[in-house]
Amino acid sequence: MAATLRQVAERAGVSVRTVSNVVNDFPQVAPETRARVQQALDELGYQPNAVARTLRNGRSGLIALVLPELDVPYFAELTRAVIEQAAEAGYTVVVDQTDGDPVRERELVMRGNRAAMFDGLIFNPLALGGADLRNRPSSTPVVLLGERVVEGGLDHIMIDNVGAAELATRHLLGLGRQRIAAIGDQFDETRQTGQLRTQGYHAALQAAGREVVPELVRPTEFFHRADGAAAMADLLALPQPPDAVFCYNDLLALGALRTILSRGLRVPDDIALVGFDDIEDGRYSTPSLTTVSPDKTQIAKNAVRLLLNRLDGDQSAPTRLSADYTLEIRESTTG
Amino acid sequence: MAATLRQVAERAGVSVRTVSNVVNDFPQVAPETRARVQQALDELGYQPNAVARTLRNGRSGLIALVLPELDVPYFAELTRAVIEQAAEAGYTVVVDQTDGDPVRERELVMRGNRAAMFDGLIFNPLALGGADLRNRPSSTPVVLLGERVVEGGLDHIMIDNVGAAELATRHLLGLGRQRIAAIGDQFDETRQTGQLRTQGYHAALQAAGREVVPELVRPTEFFHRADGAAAMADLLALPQPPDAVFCYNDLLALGALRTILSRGLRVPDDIALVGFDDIEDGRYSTPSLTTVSPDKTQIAKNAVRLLLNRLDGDQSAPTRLSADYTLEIRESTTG
DNA sequence: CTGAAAGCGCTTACAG
DNA sequence: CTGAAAGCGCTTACAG
Repeated sequence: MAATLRQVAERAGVSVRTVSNVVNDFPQVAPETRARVQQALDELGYQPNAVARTLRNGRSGLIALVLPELDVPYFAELTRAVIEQAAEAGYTVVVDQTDGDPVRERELVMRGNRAAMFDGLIFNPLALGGADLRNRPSSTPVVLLGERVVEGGLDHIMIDNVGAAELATRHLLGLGRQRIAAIGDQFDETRQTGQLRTQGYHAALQAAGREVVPELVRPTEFFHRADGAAAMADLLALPQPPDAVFCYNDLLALGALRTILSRGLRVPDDIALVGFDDIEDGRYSTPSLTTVSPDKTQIAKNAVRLLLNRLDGDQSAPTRLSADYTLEIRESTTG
Repeated sequence: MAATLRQVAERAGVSVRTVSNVVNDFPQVAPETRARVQQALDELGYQPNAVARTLRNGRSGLIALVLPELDVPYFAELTRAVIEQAAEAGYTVVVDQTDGDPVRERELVMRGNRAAMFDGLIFNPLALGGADLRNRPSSTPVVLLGERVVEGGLDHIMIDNVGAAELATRHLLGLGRQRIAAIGDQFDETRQTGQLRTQGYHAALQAAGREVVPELVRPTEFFHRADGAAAMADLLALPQPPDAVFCYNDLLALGALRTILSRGLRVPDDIALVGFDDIEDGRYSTPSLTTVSPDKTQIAKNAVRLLLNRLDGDQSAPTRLSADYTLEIRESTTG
């Protein structure tokens, strides 16, 4: 077990060069030599040492996917797509979770290729911004995901949050809803998503000649079910509760849904609900969730493609791509 | 950027040995030397090469978590727990997903430490069995998760599926339900979970003097929401539909719930529902889901502890641990 | 306290 | 077609 090339070479009575040739299936090996080497290989159960190979070749075949939270379904579903795309190109994806902790983000991303053993990184930052990223000491290629970083000088895949939020809000307006609330606003500079979606929400209301009612826009710390449930409870406690809510992700919407139904109210009859992300949960809730559906496969495909280009030495200017999205209309707005 | 120890040494006018001493914070370095080296380090933006270190030290500080499906919430939640436990011990977890594909499982697990760069593996197999695992060519420590492998000669953490299923079924019996169905039976040898839970279901019925009605036990290919929804539709099409269903995981239960509610039936009034796994989704569904809750933190803690022991050279006989579980009683059985 | 050197296991230009 | 040797970047026993 754990034999080295050298040990195999000694056993077969050849040089390591020849063993290496056999292991790597190079053609220029005499048949009898090959057979002899192969036998030694089998007898010793030789397995090449990936670390030594990586040191020598400068490539590990590993790319890292660094995400805030793996147990948020959107990220879990995106991860699946990235793993599939990378596998097609012969790369293995390793995933790591930062919880948006700046220390962990920095640790995983800033130290770069010499500190870690990854050929490249696909990174969805929460805490780290453009300034941090621009003076990264490392030269490992990085592709950014998400809206956190506006100007990092790196390849970047995002979605048009303003436009998508506008679309969602317009859908609710089109249903004739009068008091449309929003759940998921954020002020923190490190959480751009909420702000951008609020912009879109405002834009849609204004385009329809509606006033923005400040108390209908509820901030949340996170985008989890519990936050949505709590924010919805606040909305229901208002003198004039909303008749529709745009939640900035599906988890918030599922939390809000739970609160609404537990009060005996009906969706969409009393309150219509729109989410964002199109996670599987929302397709099986009752009612199923109308939601903005970003094309996750496209995001994964582009992230991997951009990264592999960089690994192949592409020196062109950083690309910024906007992913496609659609509005999936389901029962939570149409009954 | 990407300076080597040697380049730093040249710049500082010392040997690599001394630079290494400074980088690794060894005490026996003269203050002026240290300052000079530190300056060179800073000027060149030195970052140690993790691959070279690993080759030299024989340790990467990486452990791999190999799971069937990352976008199954139970695994996503378990992953979070493993990452947290490993981080406490200074290890970084990298996660990979096999989809239960024997080829991928073999690739990731069988080739072992010389093929990959991980110090150890935590592995939840679906396809690979004890026979495969016993003659692994590699000596990388592995801790197994799940019920697939009964005898692999490796450390193993599982839960008492029969007992847990019995507990769930007994709960439904205790509610006075007369026709208790089960969703998630499996015949495939590589999918033990379903079989074991069916055993527990049978045991509980028999202990209560009830007959097992074969058509009430529905097999499913996977444990996804769609499978649960379809199986439930079949159950509702029976001449005598069930008044309770034990689903072998929460995803199946959520799928079943969707089907039940979409027919205008009520849970638990018409049909009571129990799941398994205690994923967050089930706490926010309406009704919330009664479920068997395995102690995921304990599983993660034990898995990491066992693995680290092996990394520290522990040669004792393989351990088998049963994780704790409880029945979380919620609205889907109590209204 | 510091240097010169070996070696982790591999790949590959250079000879022959 | 095959061998002897250098080198990827690091750590560390051995000297001094």
